[in-house]
Amino acid sequence: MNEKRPKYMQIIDAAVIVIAENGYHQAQVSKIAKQAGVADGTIYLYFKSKEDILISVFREKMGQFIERMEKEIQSEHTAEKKLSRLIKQHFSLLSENQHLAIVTQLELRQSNLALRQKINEILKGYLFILDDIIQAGKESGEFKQSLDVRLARQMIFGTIDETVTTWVMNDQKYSLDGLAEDIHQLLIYGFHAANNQEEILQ
Amino acid sequence: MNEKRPKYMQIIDAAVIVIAENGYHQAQVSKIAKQAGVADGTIYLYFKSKEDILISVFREKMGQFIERMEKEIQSEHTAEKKLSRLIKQHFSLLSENQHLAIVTQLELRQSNLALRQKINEILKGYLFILDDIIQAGKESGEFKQSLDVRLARQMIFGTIDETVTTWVMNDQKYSLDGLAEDIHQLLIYGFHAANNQEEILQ
Amino acid sequence: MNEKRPKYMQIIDAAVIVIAENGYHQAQVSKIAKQAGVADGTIYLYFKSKEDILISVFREKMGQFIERMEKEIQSEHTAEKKLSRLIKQHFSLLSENQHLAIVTQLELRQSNLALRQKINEILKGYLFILDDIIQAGKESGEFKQSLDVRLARQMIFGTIDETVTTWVMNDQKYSLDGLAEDIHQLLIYGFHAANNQEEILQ
Amino acid sequence: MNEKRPKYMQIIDAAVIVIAENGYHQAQVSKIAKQAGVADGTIYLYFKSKEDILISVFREKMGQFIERMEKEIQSEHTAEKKLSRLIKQHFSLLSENQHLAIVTQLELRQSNLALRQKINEILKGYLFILDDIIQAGKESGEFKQSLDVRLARQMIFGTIDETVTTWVMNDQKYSLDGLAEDIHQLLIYGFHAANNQEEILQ
DNA sequence: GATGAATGAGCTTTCATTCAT
DNA sequence: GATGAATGAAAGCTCATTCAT
Repeated sequence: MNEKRPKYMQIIDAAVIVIAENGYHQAQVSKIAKQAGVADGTIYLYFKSKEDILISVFREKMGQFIERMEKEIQSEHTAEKKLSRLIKQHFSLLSENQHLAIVTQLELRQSNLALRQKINEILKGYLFILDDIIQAGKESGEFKQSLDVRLARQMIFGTIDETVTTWVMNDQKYSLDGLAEDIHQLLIYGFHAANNQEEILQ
Repeated sequence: MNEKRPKYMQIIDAAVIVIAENGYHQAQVSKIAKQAGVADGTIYLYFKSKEDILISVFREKMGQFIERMEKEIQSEHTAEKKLSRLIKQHFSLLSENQHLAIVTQLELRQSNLALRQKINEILKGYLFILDDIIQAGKESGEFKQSLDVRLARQMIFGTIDETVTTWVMNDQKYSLDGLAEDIHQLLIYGFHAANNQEEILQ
Repeated sequence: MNEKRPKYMQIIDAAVIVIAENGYHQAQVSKIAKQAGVADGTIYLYFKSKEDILISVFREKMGQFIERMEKEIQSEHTAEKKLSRLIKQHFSLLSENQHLAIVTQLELRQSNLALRQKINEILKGYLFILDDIIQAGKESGEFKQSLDVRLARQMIFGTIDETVTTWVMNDQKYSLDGLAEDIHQLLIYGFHAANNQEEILQ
Repeated sequence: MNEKRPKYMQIIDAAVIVIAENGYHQAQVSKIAKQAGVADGTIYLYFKSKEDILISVFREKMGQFIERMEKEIQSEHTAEKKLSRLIKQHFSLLSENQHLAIVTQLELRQSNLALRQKINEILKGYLFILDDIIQAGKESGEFKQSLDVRLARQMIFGTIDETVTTWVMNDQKYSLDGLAEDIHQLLIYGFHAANNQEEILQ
């Protein structure tokens, strides 16, 4: 797709830059076209509508994101290490691409509910990875049996997302990567089967 | 303010209803005026601009929210119990006011960056409460000394926020209150000084 | 309506002028607004859409047209004289208002089918007058009993319309009024009961 | 032209179908190209512009129309019978080709003034036939000397055209052919020299 | 203080036409 | 001759804000 339809990715990448630099509501189609080096009308040979561009941005980037994430995680064999790797990878990928971080954490959230729901649909691919890790941890005995997968997933995703958003809103002025291990530790404690003496005490 | 300028709160409350029922982008000033039972122009006797209405909505509602939260928490005397109370209270207040939940979790997030930053400013009042609890927990020895206050706060807030947003996006169809204790447990494990044998092992 | 909502008729009249002078497809809303001396947005306080302006132009003008036509016709007491008066009046009203003639004969016919059908709906008011005259003529014995009302109506309207359109397309450079009596004569022959000897001969 | 340049007629016929089925304003060049089974660009090897296609549609079809009409009429030897034959033929040709009827009666009239004037130019070929019949009728003594050729032609054409348009707008749901003789009768009365006693009486 | 009619800037999308292959 | 990807100009409508009454 990248090779055969160079303009498609060209427009996607232009959209990321334009949205990051101008903000969601100032990202006119004509600006994206100019940034991509094509005519306004050319956009509509590759995308049905402006909304389609925005969804495609998220789909393509999140697709790559998830793909790389899955590859990284495979190399680890415990749930704990998988989770550690995932957090590091998440922070690292967004640290590398500042524009994308701004777009996903701040700008695309300004979209209307319909678009947000489509984005959420795509996000599910990421949440499934989290669910798989948690589930695997429970099955291997690493995580306690009483762990609620949905709550654990919300805690992990909520914490990561809040951390990245805070970092972006602070103009990315500190290192995100440095936080990964601490966050991992904080998250993991509550999951451990090793805490079962406390579980019993409750 | 409430007594002397009844229309002020009338407009604020109208804004919450209109935004919740129509969505952020369909919440025109004229709709808010109609819902409030005043003329369009009257809005501008009480608010500088539409943005001012929205910030005021958040400020007023979050003000009440924080006030009630602080009162609730005072009655508890350990950090852990304070946190437990806070989560329950957070869930309970939003469960009681479905319109407000929609507005704060979904609609106001569609606003532009400038407004979002002002909202974040107001949110800090809430985050300070969290910081105080965490800090108190560390000082009392309940929480481990190595606990990073900022990370802990992001974990708490991120988890709560993600949980509420998921609940709202699922049309509030399950009980939020029922989740409070489990979330509290998951969060608190990582904070405990009792886990220090693991802390040492790292 | 004219007194109470001066801007409504102001915009209608502006639309007639702009369409006549620029053509249907060059009659942008902004041009109509400028001609009417109001802001673009003001148009939308009085009309739902551009199409609504165009239909309203036709409705208002045709309304006046029909009203005056009915008044004129009442003063005559035979079907033949009513028809004569109607043709003269039709030509006279369009001769007096050259812009309106261009708009109704040429420009509004360029509209899409949906609009054309709404225009036809309004036109029915005029066609009913024709039907009434023809019917009255049959009942009074002036016109032959075998006269098909629909065909007679189509002949009258078709002839008048074709005549006016030809006149407008020739830049209104000859007198339309002068043709009325001849056309009336041509039309009326076929209707006469007096021709019944021929009717029998067929 | 038909033999040597098969694509020319292919495109003309495609245009008739596309316009009839989609309407004038939805008949994009790309749709016509697709229907004709050629590339968009190919259109421009045979036609200067979109307007040129539309004029050519009218010219080709009206050319055939006039040709067949002239042949039909030659076989009759009185003006009255020629006219009768012409009306029947007119109705019959359009009844046979429903697409063409829609295109000529409704869709092409939505074109701009410039195109309409070119169409009128072509139409003159048809109007000349009418003029010839009327003139011949006057010379043979069938029609009265006082008959105004232009008025008579407008009456004939206006009546036929209005009748066909009404029929098309009613979805061609009744037989057009059945109306021919009645219309002919209505038209012809006014032309007759036989009515001259009435002419004198006026 | 209250009203609400009037303002006018701003943007997505379509489609006839071109031209390199 | 044939293709079809690329071009880019052009316009209806909304809505926050004002201000005369």
